[in-house]
Amino acid sequence: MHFEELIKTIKERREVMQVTQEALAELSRVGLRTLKQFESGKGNPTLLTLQKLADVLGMEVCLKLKNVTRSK
Amino acid sequence: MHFEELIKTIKERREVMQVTQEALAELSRVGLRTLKQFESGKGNPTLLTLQKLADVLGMEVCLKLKNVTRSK
DNA sequence: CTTCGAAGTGCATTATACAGCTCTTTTTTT
DNA sequence: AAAAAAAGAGCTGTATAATGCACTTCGAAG
Repeated sequence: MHFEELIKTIKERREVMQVTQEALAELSRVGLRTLKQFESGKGNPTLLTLQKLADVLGMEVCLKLKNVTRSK
Repeated sequence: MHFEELIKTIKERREVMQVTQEALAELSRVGLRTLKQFESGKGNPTLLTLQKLADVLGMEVCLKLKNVTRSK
């Protein structure tokens, strides 16, 4: 998942859950400004910020192997 | 995956691939100091840094739903 | 014990993420 | 269309991530 996908995933998940940026910001204890920047594609969140958001959205950050089948 | 797990995953993957911190730092274009801090559990890497490292290690950062079955 | 490679740490600098406040723009609701 | 809500953006401190350099620590090999 590259950058844009991760952002999109967070944003879509938030919308599916019908939570506003403001509510998510409060619940995750991430500044509203930070969340706004993140969702609008600006900035480069820290892992901690990403985890705080993901957590509230019932998601988790993970690392998985690419090319399970073959390179390319 | 919480913080420590992510770190552990990166570190173990690097070791399995028999790459030194120095080599990984160069390949991923992440400062050696940054990688060292990260692997020794200090700091809070940005998504970009994490992605650069994961990429070289043939991994990718992703977000997945927790509790697919049920809460807890 | 000495040497060497890899990993970890202290210090300093630069860049930028985080955050709040205010205002504008966009979207939704009535 | 007007009002209200939500999202986006400018300005601005403060905190800290990213980085380089030099030194220390650790483990393996001689």
